[in-house]
Amino acid sequence: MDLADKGGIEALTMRKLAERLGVEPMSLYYHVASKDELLSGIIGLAEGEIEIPADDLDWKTAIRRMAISFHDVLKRHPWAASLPQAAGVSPASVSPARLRYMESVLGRLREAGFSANMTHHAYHALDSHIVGSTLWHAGYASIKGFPKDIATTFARSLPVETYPYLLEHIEQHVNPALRDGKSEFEFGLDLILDSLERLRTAKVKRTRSPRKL
Amino acid sequence: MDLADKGGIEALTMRKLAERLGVEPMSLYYHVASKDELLSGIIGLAEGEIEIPADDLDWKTAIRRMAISFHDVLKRHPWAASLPQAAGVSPASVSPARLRYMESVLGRLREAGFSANMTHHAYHALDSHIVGSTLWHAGYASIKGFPKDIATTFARSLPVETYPYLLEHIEQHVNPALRDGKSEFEFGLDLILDSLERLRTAKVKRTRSPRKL
DNA sequence: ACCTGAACACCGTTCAAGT
DNA sequence: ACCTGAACACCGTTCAAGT
Repeated sequence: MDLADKGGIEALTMRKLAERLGVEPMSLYYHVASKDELLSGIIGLAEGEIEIPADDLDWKTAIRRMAISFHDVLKRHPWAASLPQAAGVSPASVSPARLRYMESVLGRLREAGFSANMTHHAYHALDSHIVGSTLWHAGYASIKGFPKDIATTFARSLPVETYPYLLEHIEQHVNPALRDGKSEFEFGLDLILDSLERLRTAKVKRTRSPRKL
Repeated sequence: MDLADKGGIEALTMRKLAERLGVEPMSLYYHVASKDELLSGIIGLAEGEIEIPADDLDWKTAIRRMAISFHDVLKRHPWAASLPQAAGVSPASVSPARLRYMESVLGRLREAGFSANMTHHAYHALDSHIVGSTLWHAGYASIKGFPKDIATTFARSLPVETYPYLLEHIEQHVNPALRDGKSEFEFGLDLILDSLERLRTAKVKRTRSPRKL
């Protein structure tokens, strides 16, 4: 079921899926209520691939690993990043795998000493970064042809006087030697995690020695 | 042209658009090469609403405002956040308004003293946050019925022992009194901006007095 | 329990032809 | 210059009917 769309891209249609299964399109409706339900199903399968690390890691390492694993999953299955928005989103269609992931991230934050409020916001910041990064990555990767050639051609069409910084930015994409080792995803992730760590230590200090400062 | 889909949701179809314009569907192809081109067009219109602040603001305030304005635009026109992934993305279809926005953000960062490499990563971190947050927001807002009721019902269906932190998280959504004033979007944005500011001042200090430390 | 034929109400797009 | 009729190759989905 899942294999069907991994090969192809988002040309996953009820009729083609049925054909692949050697069956008539309407037969699928015996097993599944609607296409949305089917999509929720395969998204759940993908989310099952997210790695939840062992308990002995500190909060930052653990969350960093989960975020990277989630991002990797979404890179492997780009449709899983864009579909949730298109498909009918309802709480009931959220996969157990996703719930498990959420619970784990939230738990790490809470147990590291973050307040419920901070944890709430931290979770959403991480989630937005993962989804946003993946969508950008998927869009960039989906450009047909050789992206570098296209980017270069595009850059040449821009007036240098009006877009000097944008041209520099495109150059960074075309020539990876101009960037350091960290990926765009990990860089942004660390910006978020570092801010969280600062907020945490500031709070822990206050709590530990309330009179000393 | 734009008004057509603002009212309705993503039921924007060539045939319905034609009907609204009192014309036959095929007539549209005289004015536009494909549906993708039309979609790129209306996305550009939305992006034109992004506010670019005056030059006299410091980099952090300026970027913060642009990010919030961009996010507001995407909240007003949710389709503009999800479409770019679905529609055929090609450099040529990026609107002048978007280029102007990019140039402005990149310029603020560079002129604030960030290296080309740092600016590159900072831009993508901000962009991912804006897109990711908006998609989450749109998905959450699109849930039919009263989201709070649905969330509460959903929460009750979860076993408390296995998902204690997730339940707490849902509670935070249902009861806004449990959160502080800042929106999820602004909180995450400030995590990123604060990290950037730290990296910047660390570098400026190093540059200003290389021997003193 | 599992599948199908026939049908409905949609899509985007092409192309030769009309005014 | 601008619009249209007719047609093509698709969609998701329902429902009564078959084995």
